[in-house]
Amino acid sequence: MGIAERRQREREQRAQDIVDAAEEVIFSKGYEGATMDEIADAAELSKGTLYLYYKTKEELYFAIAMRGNAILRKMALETVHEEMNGLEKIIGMTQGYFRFYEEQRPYFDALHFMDTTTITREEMEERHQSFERSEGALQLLRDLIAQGVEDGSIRSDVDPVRQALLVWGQALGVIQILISKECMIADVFEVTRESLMESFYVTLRYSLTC
Amino acid sequence: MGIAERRQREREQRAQDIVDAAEEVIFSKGYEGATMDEIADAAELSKGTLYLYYKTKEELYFAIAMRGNAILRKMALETVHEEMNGLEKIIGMTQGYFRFYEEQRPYFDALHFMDTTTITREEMEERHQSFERSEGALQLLRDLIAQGVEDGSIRSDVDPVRQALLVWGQALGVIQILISKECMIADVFEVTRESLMESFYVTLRYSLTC
DNA sequence: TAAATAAAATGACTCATAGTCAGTAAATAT
DNA sequence: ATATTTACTGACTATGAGTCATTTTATTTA
Repeated sequence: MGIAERRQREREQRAQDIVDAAEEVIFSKGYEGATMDEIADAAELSKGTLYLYYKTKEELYFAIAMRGNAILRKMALETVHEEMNGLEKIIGMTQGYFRFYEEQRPYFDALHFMDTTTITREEMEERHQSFERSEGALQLLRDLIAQGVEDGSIRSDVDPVRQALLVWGQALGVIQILISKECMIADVFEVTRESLMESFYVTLRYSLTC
Repeated sequence: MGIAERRQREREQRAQDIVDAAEEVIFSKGYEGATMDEIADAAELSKGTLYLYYKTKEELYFAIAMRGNAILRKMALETVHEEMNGLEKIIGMTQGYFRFYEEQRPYFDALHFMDTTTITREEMEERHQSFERSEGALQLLRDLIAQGVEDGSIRSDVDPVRQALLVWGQALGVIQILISKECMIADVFEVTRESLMESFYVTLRYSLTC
């Protein structure tokens, strides 16, 4: 019968509604600043109900991060076109990553929060999702690097797996520098965000060719 | 008279004793897991006294991070020798950074925590210290890059300031990948930490020469 | 040396908030 | 119509950061 299925759909819908409410509150007050009571209010549900759908506040934030991951994936991909060679595609992907950071900052923060805290208590089930997460991007990057090696746009002595980890890490690190040195980038260093990113692409080119 | 000075010394000593106790507790239970009551116990002081020396728990953790910064500075420098050319010195510095991560993980975490949270409420005074912080490393890196450009070990079209930001960020990002993908690095990707770092140095070389 | 003053330390308290659970309401099955 | 299962509720508990009136200790003054 269809009742069980409708129930299941409703349950999933409710779970999404809760995430909507959580975004509303967390994106305006920050993760620490937001309280579960406020989120419950925004969702027009009681706090207890929230906990029927998400075990902890962090797990709810994790659900937000998953949405961010989908967006990141999309943005990283839409900068990549079929006619490009491997090297250009890789640079395109990092550009997509930067755009994601600039245009979807709250989602970027959510993803980044997971990267820096999920470490301790990943209960295998979470690890599973976490696997899907940036894993997808890494797999793709690895394939693009392999493609680049084949089409000759990338030097042949790189190992696609290791290099994918490096490229992804490097891009992430540069964004983090942008964040943590935000106040000084312009004034103290007299560097613009754009010029720094531009230099990153140049650096990336050099490191993959020759 | 010397009483005021002795008092000052004692005050500073006590402040250090509190940091010692905080390290003891936080390094074993983590920042979130450690409570101010436990730290007070470890310091053989009342909780109230802790707050006479540090305004918040976070500020106390910041004091730990400052110790970490001093250690990082030392380690990044002791891998650098006078007879090296600019490029070699830069690679040496990043090696020192990695060693710091591997051998002083609790301090690395403290520094990293500051980088990812100090953003919001830096009250100019903190910003001052924060300035000294990794600033020192960046200044040094910039000078080494400039030196490398002069001695010909680094390609001449790099801008030392921007490149210093990039190198530092890239190294940080790679470490973060090591952390967040820790569980998969070995099993899934079949890559060792050492081989990844080795690839990083190679990549760094390529990106700075040619 | 004793009283007066100042500095340092205390710990019981407040307050905020994540998470729980016994009870209630709504939907479905008998 | 009644029983049963499922969904929801919100008052309650537990925990831990940060406070402050009070006490203890050190120093100055008479």
